[in-house]
Amino acid sequence: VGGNGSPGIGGVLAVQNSLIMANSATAGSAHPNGMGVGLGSGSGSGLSSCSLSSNTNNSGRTNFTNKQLTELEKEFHFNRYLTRARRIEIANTLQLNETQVKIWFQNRRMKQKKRVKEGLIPADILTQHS
Amino acid sequence: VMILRSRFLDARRKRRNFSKQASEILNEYFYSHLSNPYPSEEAKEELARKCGITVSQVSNWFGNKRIRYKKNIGKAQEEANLYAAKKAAGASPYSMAGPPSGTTTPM
DNA sequence: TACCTATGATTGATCGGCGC
DNA sequence: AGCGCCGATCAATCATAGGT
Repeated sequence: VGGNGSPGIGGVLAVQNSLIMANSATAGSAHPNGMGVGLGSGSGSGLSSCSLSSNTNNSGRTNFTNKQLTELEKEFHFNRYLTRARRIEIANTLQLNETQVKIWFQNRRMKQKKRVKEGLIPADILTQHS
Repeated sequence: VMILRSRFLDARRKRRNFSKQASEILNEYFYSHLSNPYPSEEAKEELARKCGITVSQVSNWFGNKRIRYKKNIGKAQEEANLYAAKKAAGASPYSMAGPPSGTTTPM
């Protein structure tokens, strides 16, 4: 994009990505509790777990698996905010970085807010009080 | 690809193109603010009213427009630029939230 | 009818700002 | 003095509408 050529947009619109992901894996610990995650969708259906670690796209965008999304969604309904401990636990369980889990929750909260604003709201989501 | 793309056949994306007039209004705003195509929340609300769509849809439209415009530049986009010249020059029924930079559009 | 393009929507991730 | 959150945006992709 041309260097200055596109004054307008170009200026502000240039973000580029840099991979920073990270490493916080820390894992380790075993976490008692098995949260487990029972997950209902069990159907595991095909996908299953890829043995590989993060399946990031060519552009750095991660493609979450159904299982990961289902778990995150379930956790979200339980609590819209995560504690550090819970975040670590989930990250390990789902094989995601803490940052990815954190970001997912942020995006999820924004998504819910948008829906509420638009008027379509399932109307419940416990722990939600005016 | 084999990988899931099943975002559940959600009822998502059952889109319908915006009316010709709505597109006209959005494009007018976009091209007449090319130097800073980022409408404020208030501007989005007004555009939404005039177009008969939601604020989110206005945001989606601008998001898509900016990216797609950028991906072209040098294409028929210049032609569309005629939008700004034409409308801006003549009466400007849809100008709002006056941007600081009024004159001169670089480019 | 099939193929292709235009376009609205979704979403993981980034950026700037704010509060603690 | 670094962290998480919010709000807006980006960038890629999905899925459909519209045109040939």
